[in-house]
Amino acid sequence: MKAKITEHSIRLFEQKGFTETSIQDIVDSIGATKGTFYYYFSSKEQLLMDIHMDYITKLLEKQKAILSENASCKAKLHALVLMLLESIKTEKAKALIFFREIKNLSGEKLELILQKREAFRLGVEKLIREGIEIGEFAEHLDANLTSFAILGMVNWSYQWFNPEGRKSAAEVAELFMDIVLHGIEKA
Amino acid sequence: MKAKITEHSIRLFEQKGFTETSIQDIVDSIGATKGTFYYYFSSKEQLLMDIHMDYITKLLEKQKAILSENASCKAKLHALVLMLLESIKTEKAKALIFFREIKNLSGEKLELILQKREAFRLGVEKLIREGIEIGEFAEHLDANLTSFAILGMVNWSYQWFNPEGRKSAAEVAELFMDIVLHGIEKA
Amino acid sequence: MKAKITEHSIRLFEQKGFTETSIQDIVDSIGATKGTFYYYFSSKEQLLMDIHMDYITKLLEKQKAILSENASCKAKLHALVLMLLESIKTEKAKALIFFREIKNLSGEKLELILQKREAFRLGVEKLIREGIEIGEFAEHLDANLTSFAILGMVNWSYQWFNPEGRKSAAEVAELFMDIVLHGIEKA
Amino acid sequence: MKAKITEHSIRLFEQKGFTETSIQDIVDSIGATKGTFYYYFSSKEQLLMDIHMDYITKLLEKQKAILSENASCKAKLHALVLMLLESIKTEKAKALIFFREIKNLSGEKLELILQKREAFRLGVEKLIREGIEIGEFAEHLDANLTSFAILGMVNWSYQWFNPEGRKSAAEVAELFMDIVLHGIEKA
DNA sequence: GATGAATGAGTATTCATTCAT
DNA sequence: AATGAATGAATACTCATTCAT
Repeated sequence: MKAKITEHSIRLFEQKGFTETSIQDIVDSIGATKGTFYYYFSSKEQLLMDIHMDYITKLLEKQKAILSENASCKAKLHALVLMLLESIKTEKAKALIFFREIKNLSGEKLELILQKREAFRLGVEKLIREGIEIGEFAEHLDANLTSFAILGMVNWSYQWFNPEGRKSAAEVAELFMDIVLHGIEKA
Repeated sequence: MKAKITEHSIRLFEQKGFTETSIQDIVDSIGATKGTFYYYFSSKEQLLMDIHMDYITKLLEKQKAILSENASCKAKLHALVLMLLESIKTEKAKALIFFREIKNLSGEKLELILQKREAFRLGVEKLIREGIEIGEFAEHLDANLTSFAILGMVNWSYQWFNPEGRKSAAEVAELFMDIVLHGIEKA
Repeated sequence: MKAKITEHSIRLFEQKGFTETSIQDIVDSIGATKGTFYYYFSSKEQLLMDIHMDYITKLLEKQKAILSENASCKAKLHALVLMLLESIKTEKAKALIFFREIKNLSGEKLELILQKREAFRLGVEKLIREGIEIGEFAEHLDANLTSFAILGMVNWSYQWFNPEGRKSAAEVAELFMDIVLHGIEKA
Repeated sequence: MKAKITEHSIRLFEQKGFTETSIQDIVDSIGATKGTFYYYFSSKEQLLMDIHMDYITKLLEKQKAILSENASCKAKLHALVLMLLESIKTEKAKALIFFREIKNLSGEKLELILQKREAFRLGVEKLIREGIEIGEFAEHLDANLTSFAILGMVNWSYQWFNPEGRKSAAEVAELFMDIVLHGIEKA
């Protein structure tokens, strides 16, 4: 039941937005009552928190797996970008909620999610720093800023990337990595 | 008075979010009454629309000026990136509202803003296409996707870029352009 | 200008109802401003009062003229019924407002209109009483109740009578008078 | 609780009118809160609809019972008139709301009530037509118009009929039927 | 585990009216 | 004679949350 509520919430939040979706909407969509909702969740914000937590936790796990592989920094970065685009593809609704509805978290909950988000970014930053140190990436780069640049490029795609469209996630990742690695200027 | 309402609204929307800011909050902040608000704006959404319209219109004007300059595509792209970062710097609140609160527009209003957003992106795409044609940018590039990549990188910065921080807008633009033009891979 | 406001108000009150029509609606319809309205009318209720007053005053004048004719009671009653139906025909909007929007008057204004309405009814009652006395109408009739019966029959027609429809005002008056004078039972 | 809200609403609508009665007035009168109101009714209009529906449904049932009696058309017509006057007597407030506040219904709701009202009138029209066919009523009558005449006479009485007054419902019915059947002209 | 009734604080919006100019 | 800015009180309606059963 808890899982059912979560699933339906995600769909509704994606379509109408968090604030615009009432608890009544949620329970109506699964034929339950509000009482039931509050049996499983202490508040509406808690439900949103759960969704965020679930998403970022999985992302961090996948990141950890990728970073601990025995591969070049370049290859790891490519894997990360692809993983993020795949996430947007397979969990479009969750990704959208993760980026769009974070402002509806507050206090400790918000703090916790922001920490995990930052941890993810630091993972990228660390990868870039390593790449610079071992001579894979250019030495003049600002690792911090570069992580923001790459994550911006990738994260923004939740706004326009259509998994059913002209390009697959793998193709977009390929093209993004080409730009990130070699730039757009004619050699 | 209309300008005063708009200014205060922007500050409040930035801090608390559009939905979370009530008309009462707005008029309280300037010592007016709700009646006064509705004398100047037909609805809360109309106020948000005005803010969006103002922001995107100015952006389009600046883009137009840049694109009609007599300069290389590279220089124009740099100018565009810098202009966007400057916008985020000088009009941080408006930029944030522009990216974060668009979902609170609906119907024709939304349509109109989306059109203008797309027009801006098409300006970037066209510039890249031109650069490819005249041999400034690599010929294998997908102009469409590249425009999304660059705009993602830049737009995302409203989420983290702090104009009072370690790096100025010009410096960030410089670093972004370095990545965009040459990539991060060690030559 | 005063007449113009009144005319347009009548049309709007007829279509949307008194409460549902705002002063803004009224002044918009003639391209004036609210200030102008209050230059000519002390309140919205006063405007409604004027409309009522105008309507009932004309009705009373016409009634007076009919009652002072040199004719049989039967003929006078017929003339009265016809006059009322003609009023509904030529001044449909005013008639409708007169019957439907009276509840929006209050205090002295209401009192005054109710007095005039009652004066009109008493005119009918008096006519019936005379008719009974001089032997034109059945002696067992209750003049008071009969006046209510006849006025009900006629006044109610503002709810269904369509001057452009199958029957003209004169024809309806004819048929009503037939029922009123002879009843519907087969002789 | 739903019944309680309905009862109190009827009393308030009767006294102050539908538009002039706020939800706050209603819930204050029974010591409940607005939330409670909206737990039972989806809107203020829905409450009005319920009241209308209840009234007209009962009227139609009673009409059906009367029309299916084994009696003369004359007797049935008398029974109908009496029934309506009794309704106005015992459910004065509902009757008043039914006639006065119908304009506050709109869309499908209005349509439905108007249909039922028309069904009631058609019942009367049919009765008159039958009476004409079997020779109880004068053959030259227009059944349609006659139904409007009789219903006007009776319905209008909600405006003046006082059940505690000089005449009882039965007496008024008697006098109305005398006029309707035999007319007022001296034989 | 689940329900249904109740709450109360909050929200956008409307509008008749006033008044200085 | 007319305007336009401002008001403030009122209104229908929403919704997350509580709690006894």
